[in-house]
Amino acid sequence: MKIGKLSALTGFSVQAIRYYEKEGLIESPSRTEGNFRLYRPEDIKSLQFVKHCRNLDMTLKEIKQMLEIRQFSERSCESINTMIDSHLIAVSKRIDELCSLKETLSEMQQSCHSGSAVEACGILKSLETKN
Amino acid sequence: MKIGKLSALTGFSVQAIRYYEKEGLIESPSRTEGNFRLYRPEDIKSLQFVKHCRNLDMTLKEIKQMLEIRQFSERSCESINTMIDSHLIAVSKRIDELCSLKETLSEMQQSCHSGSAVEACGILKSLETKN
DNA sequence: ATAGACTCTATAGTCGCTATAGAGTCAAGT
DNA sequence: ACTTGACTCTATAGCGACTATAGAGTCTAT
Repeated sequence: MKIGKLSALTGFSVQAIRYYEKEGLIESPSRTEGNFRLYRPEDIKSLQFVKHCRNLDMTLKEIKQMLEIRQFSERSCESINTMIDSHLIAVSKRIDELCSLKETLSEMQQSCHSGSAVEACGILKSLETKN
Repeated sequence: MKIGKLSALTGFSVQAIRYYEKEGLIESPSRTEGNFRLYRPEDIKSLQFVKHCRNLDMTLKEIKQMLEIRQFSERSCESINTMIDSHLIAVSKRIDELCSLKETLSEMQQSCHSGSAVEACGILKSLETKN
């Protein structure tokens, strides 16, 4: 199949697929006589692996590492475990940050009674001073 | 004062301050004979406003809008309210996303018993199939 | 023969900066 | 007067994960 179909089947844009190839996340496929990329059905699975990792907010670098580890099936998967662990920590940290952000925004929202002039706007006031 | 001092006082890097100037978030300051940027004490406040907004994860575009709205003090602050509202919604949405992510990652973590071979790794298995 | 749907490569843009190169400015010390 | 070192200047490239565009070529259907 050509890249357009693979794109439709995986949900990645055509350019994204080419980008993954360039970055070494997926193999360079064979080409037709006219130089079009020609994919095999297995390539759908490769991209789905990438998709699942992206859904977990992993960077392309992390994904590439995972793929490399997967190659050496005799090795222990401890390194994968470690990666997931640190990823989990990062996600948790980001959640905490966003939660306190949310709180601040909510408070600000309550300090502004829509319709008042900018001069009296509680939101602007709170942005001008330390919070 | 020169840019280095402003940087130290506000916590922004020198390059970041120059970048904000280029993007129109802060005014272009006057210059010394030797072409060095010369800031007034008020400029600290301008940057602190920007800092508070950045702490709320606002984009530079949003901040610029806020600053423009603030100029016209006779206008209602309804537009600011709207901005904060939609920002709050975006933050909440991101929190939800990250929370379900966290859950998935935790589950994956439990499916992998460190020490096992890659072939049997529960994490890799779950990444290969739909989850 | 041609239209249009697709593909190719290469390049620029996004955001919010950081890092670097290469040059100039300025104050203090010798 | 001269040098050192700390600072500043502009301009440019890089990050990450793509998207968008230009300009050219390929393939299929009519």
